[in-house]
Amino acid sequence: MGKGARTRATILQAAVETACLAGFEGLNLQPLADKVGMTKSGLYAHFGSKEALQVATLEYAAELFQTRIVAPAKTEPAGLPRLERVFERWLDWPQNAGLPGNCPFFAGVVEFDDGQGPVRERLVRLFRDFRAVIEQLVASATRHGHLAAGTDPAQFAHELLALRYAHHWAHHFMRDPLALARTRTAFAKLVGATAPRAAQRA
Amino acid sequence: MGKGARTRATILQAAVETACLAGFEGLNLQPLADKVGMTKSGLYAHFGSKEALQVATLEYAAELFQTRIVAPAKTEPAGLPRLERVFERWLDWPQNAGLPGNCPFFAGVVEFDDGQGPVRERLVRLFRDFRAVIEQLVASATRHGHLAAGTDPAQFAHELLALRYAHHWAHHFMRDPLALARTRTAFAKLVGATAPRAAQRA
DNA sequence: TGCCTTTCCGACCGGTCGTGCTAATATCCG
DNA sequence: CGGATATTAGCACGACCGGTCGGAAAGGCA
Repeated sequence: MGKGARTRATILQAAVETACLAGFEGLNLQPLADKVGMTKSGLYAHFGSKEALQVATLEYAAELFQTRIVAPAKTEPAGLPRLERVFERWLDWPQNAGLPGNCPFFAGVVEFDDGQGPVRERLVRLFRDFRAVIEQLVASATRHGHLAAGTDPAQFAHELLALRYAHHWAHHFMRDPLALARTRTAFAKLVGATAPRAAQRA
Repeated sequence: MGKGARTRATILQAAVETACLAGFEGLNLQPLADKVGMTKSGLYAHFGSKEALQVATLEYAAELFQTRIVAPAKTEPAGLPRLERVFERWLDWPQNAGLPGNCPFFAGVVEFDDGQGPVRERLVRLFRDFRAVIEQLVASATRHGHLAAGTDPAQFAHELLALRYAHHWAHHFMRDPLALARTRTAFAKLVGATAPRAAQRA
């Protein structure tokens, strides 16, 4: 790995930490350069525009999410256990990936819900991919008989994301100590409501 | 109403529209002054600080939400119908209040989830008050026999907010045409899961 | 070693930010 | 009408923003 790639990695690590704390609009060049011990222009040369820096940071955050949150769940048995593991790690994923602050993707949703541009498009695609992962896990859990046959993976994913959002609101914003308990209760309800008859009797 | 109060109202109307489009950090003085046909300093004199402007805008948005979203539901019969009406109007409330863009409170959640300050505190209190309204509606619906006895209002409110959040994500950010249908399906599931036995058999 | 390329710094640009003043103007009351 | 007061304009400040440029320094390869 050449020198350029090494400092670029250093920058992106600092950038994703900043994004967790201040969002993608908060990825200002000067403070970021100070954080990695560089000049603003030196940092800028690696990306060419702030937008490119945002996209690169987004990409790097997605890699972190994949390797630190989704991939580790593959040690769990296929089906519902794997889905549960992903959800649990997802709830406080920045922390599980060694990052400070909150989920940068949620910040991006608010920052880029209007208008358009490459950052928004990339973020939409990331969410789409992740939703597809969830839907596959749901379909797998259904095939394993952990969820009722006929469960709609898309609907399930929609409601799962709802729970993750509400958790962010209750835990990080409202700072409600009961947030985690409420979220887990809701998750159990969601799974239980779509559980097959046999599992409900158990 | 004196001249001052009149222009102040004009400013706040423009401010809440801006907040729907750009959040509370996006409440910049110069563009806002241009929008109402004033000078930046002339506008500034009404509030004394940007933070005070943000708080005032928040307060005004809360009034709008109360009068345009919550209050109209009181024409519905008490209990579940009233709750359903609030939820429906809540889903696209800026539009129902004649505002452009998206829910400014959700933008505020992301902008003020870290740190502290008067704006954040005010927003937390607004959410707490609204959650209390939801809980009262749930309790009322339970008393009317529309929801199962023993329904936890706090848990119900948590899950209802989850649905509202997911709707924002799917509808405004992902721009998924199926968003509204998924949200309504989830709402029906939420109500149905806590419906009393008699209603379930019907 | 010598040389070319990558990498980085430092100074600087035009703009915009929030925030203070002063001065002029409009409004309201007696 | 006149004078006190509330309101707004004009102007400037320091700080920060993203972005540009030339040249110095270091890396990498022959």
